[in-house]
Amino acid sequence: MTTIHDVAKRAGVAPITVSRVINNTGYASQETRERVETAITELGYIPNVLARSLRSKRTNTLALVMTDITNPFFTVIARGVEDTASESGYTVIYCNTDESETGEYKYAQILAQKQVDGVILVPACSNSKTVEFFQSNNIPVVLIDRSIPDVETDVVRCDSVSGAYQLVKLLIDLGHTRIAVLSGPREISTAEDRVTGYRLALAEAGLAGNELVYYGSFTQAKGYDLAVQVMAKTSPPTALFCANNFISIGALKSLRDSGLRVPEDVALVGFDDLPVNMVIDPFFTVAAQPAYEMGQRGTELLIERLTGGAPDECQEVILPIEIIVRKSSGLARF
Amino acid sequence: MTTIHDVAKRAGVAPITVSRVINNTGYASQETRERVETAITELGYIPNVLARSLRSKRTNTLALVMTDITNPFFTVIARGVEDTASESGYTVIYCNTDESETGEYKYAQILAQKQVDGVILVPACSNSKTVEFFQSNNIPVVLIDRSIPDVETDVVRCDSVSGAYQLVKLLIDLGHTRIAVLSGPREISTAEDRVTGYRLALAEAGLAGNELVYYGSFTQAKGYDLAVQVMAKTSPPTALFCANNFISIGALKSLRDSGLRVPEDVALVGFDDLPVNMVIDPFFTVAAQPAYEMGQRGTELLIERLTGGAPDECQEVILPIEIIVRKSSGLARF
DNA sequence: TAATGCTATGATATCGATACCATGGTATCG
DNA sequence: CGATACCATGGTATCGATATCATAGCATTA
Repeated sequence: MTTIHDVAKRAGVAPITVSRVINNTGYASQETRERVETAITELGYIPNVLARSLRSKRTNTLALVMTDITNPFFTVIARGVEDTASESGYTVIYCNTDESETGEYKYAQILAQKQVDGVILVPACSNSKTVEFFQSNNIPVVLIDRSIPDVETDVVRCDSVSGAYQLVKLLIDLGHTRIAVLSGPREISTAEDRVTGYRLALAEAGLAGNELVYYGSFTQAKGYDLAVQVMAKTSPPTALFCANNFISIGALKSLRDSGLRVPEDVALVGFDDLPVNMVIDPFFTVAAQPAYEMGQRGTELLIERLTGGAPDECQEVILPIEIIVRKSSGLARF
Repeated sequence: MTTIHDVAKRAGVAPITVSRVINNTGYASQETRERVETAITELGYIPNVLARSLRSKRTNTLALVMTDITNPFFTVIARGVEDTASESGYTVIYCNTDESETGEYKYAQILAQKQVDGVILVPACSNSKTVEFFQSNNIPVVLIDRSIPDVETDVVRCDSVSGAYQLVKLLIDLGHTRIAVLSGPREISTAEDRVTGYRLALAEAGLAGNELVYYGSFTQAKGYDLAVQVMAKTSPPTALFCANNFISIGALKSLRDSGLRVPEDVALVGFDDLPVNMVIDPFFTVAAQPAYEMGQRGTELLIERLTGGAPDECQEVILPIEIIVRKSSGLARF
């Protein structure tokens, strides 16, 4: 492998001068600059960023720790992160925790070892252990999508309470009075916030007595299960509110498998839209979160903090949710 | 930051001994081992893998260079790569080229600088520049999904010719005689192979004179365009074969927008299935490639090569394609 | 004209770990 | 009992770059 010394020798200068030319730091005459540059191309020299980072204490690497990149919501977030990071010269390491707390902590160790400059985290639990670990190792963290109680970090998320409220209000306005919510794990902020929004809407309509709250996980299988459970009740709901895209799909499949039509027999609304280029004819009435923008803003915030451009106190960015009404919510009853 | 020296001092041993304990190399008495380990936990010591890699010349990092992780086909490949890599202690850097040759080459530079141990590459073009760059820097490359002519590397892919042949034969058996193929960029192996398979099937059925071949790109927008073009012909085809999932979706939308029903008016088959948990009711008749397994096998091959377990000559792994018949191909005509 | 500042370059130490070589003790064996 | 092998540990050099400090020439300025 050719090193900075080889280049220096060939150009007849000291290694540090080559370093100056490469990084455009300090002074270098036009003539040396050219000599160094031709030496670099002649030798096909490629700087070793390990060595550089070891000395400079910066790796120009960020990590995105999320639950599962296979979920299109996170895939799109990942592109937002990647594009923004790459623009500023950072590369990104992706980690899938699969909603596992221990998996998350394991990755935290690896990322600290790799000396990543900062982390964008979709927490797998409400536990602050991972965040505290990063912070105790001086690695800035930006939370994205979900928040954690009692922790000082920047956060980029949507207003799940309001999104849920709007979706459920829409169902109520259509005449539904028995509405169930199929949510994610109890300790995840978004799962709880969406239930809170649901409760708000019911309470406002004087339907607080009709609450049907189911917690589970953000998977298709669980959505299927929960839908089976709730529809087995003696007086089943006429509408379901699903807390994410996978739950929606699972619930829909379950309803269809039971011979129920959506929206004629049961109306359905949910969180998270599917990307346009992946769906033939959009069917779900959803609260769509701006996933790409979430990744983008989160990364911007993180980079600002790394480059000292951020204010001391932590910021919480709340991006707007768009309610998109489609077929699955159906028409007014009565 | 605490270093191996701090640990050594606290444990009353030399740094190298700490290194031995951490890496489980060489000898260390039970007693020192314990002293070192308590020192490590007491200090919260985390090894700096930059320094380690600088010395040991191994980063335990792989790169997956693909076109766009937003395409579920690649998302799933990415999970296959990630899971397999992570099992063997490797982490993965993902890069999106967006089918751009220069983007690909730019990433190659960065990855070489980062001293990745190996690269899994979905080439953006038929040009071998990127592969040769990696090889000249002693970075092993495994091609995945697509191959490149005149290059010596391991390859993991599916038999696109056969998959395409089977799909088109299926259409012919249903009675179609005017079938168009909407493919990707001319220089991409999979785009060409799928056209080849299409031609084979037509020729076999004595329909060689009816060829309708369209090259474009693997995007929904292009699929839409090409479908518009081909259906505008004076005697338009009665069936379309789309060379990937996005083209299929674009074509379907275009047909619907023109008031054509699928499969009643036009039958449709395509490459690449969409993940089950993302689709409400699967509609497309497809040639499904085992994306997860492709990522997995590619990564295994690469790791074998890195650890010296691979034979000298390059391997080409061809995984089976599954033809899944659904509604979009319709019933027999006549 | 001496002081000051800027340009251009280099020497040396260092980042945090491991490779390599060396040392000494103890157990084993012919 | 001496040779050999293995166990346990340490010293030093080194990976490839940059931080820091130093040096020297020349132009500018009071």
